[in-house]
Amino acid sequence: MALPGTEQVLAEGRPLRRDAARHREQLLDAAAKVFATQGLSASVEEIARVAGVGMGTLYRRFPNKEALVDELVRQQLSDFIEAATAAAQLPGGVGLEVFLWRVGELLAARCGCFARLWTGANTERLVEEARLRIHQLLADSQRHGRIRPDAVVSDISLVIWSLMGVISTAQTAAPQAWRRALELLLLALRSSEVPLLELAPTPQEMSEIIQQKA
Amino acid sequence: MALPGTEQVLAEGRPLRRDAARHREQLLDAAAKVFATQGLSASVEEIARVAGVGMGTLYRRFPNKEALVDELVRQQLSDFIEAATAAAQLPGGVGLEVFLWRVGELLAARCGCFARLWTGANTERLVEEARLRIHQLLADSQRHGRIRPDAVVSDISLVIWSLMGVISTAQTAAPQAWRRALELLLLALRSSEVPLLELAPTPQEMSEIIQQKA
DNA sequence: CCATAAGCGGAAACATCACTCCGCTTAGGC
DNA sequence: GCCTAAGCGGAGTGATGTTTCCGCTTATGG
Repeated sequence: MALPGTEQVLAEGRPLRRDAARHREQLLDAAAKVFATQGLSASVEEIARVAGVGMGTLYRRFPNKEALVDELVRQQLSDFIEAATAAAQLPGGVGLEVFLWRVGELLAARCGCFARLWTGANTERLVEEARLRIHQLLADSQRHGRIRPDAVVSDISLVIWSLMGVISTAQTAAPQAWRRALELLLLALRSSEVPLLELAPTPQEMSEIIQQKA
Repeated sequence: MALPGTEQVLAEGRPLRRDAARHREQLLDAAAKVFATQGLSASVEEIARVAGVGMGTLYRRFPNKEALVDELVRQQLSDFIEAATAAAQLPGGVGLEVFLWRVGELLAARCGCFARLWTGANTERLVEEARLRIHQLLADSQRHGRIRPDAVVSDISLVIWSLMGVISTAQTAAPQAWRRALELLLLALRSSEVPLLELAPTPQEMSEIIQQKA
């Protein structure tokens, strides 16, 4: 018999028992909710309680708290990529703008894991793919003259980080605030009469941001 | 004789002994540095170590960890007010813009306490005064035609929250990133050709944000 | 100088979590 | 239906961090 505890990933091999799979989803949902309201320092006991399962169940599905957070982060990054893919289908170069509005909604809906969004484990591939998709969206929108030609991919990161700042401060009391902030930021990204003087983060800096661990 | 422990605030009555006052400053400096690098969850022991004092000293000067954070928050809010006051002297309606550049620098220099900036204890007066000063700066800049007439005070809050988001994500790897973000945001606040459609946070929402406790 | 209250350090007490362990329960193949 | 591996709950354990306590030290007014 294999050592207990080594087979708990559902990735390789046999599927989870039906109830176990359901509990896994309940735990992820509960974690998203609890982290969103109490921050990442919320206790795992609270998460298990909200999910309606015991601690043993939580730790059978996820090796530790960090892995639970990482999974939420991967979900959110996947959502971003999906949104970017859908937006890329739109004509007229509006894809980037539509994408950013969707990103705002996704961030607002799952605002618990901001601190780990760029630095979770095993997210390098996802972040890289997101970057690539954003690059394409940006190029398309610039080709159509909707976004200023001197905007670069890391400017879009700045927009997303800005939204994170607004959402993490204001979300509970002013859930619409990020929309106004995004409207302002898009206005700036469109108007190309005034040249930008400050330097955007370089690719080197961006990769350092992604690699930095908590 | 008074109960021990009731007199430790320096507010009412006798001044602190010279060495005690110095230790208090050392503790605040150490706390700012440690929180900036390790976040608010850094241990009190680490702060005492960096300050070069024992735990007893820390707890004689501050009733608990939270009070230490609150004092740092009050310092930063005071810095904002001071910056606003200085900027208000400038001619030509440039005060608001100068103020925001200064706010960026202040935020970047003391980036440890963002989570508590608006919600620390006993900060209501300071936040209210800051709001008032910003209101005056905004009105002045609008009178001179430098800022779009439909901008409101809570838009400036949005700018500050956005900077906080950029700084807390990128500060270590890309310490200049917030400048580019501010440049974009100011661009949007200046260009008044396109009207803003989304609603800025209302005064009610703003006061809820300030009142929400961790 | 001396007296003394204020201040100090750091060990111990206490609280909070993350994580483990184990006896009991149950889904699901036969 | 029955068997059994997979799953479950939740008390227990250890690590980490905050706060208190107390015997020793020192600034400072007279």
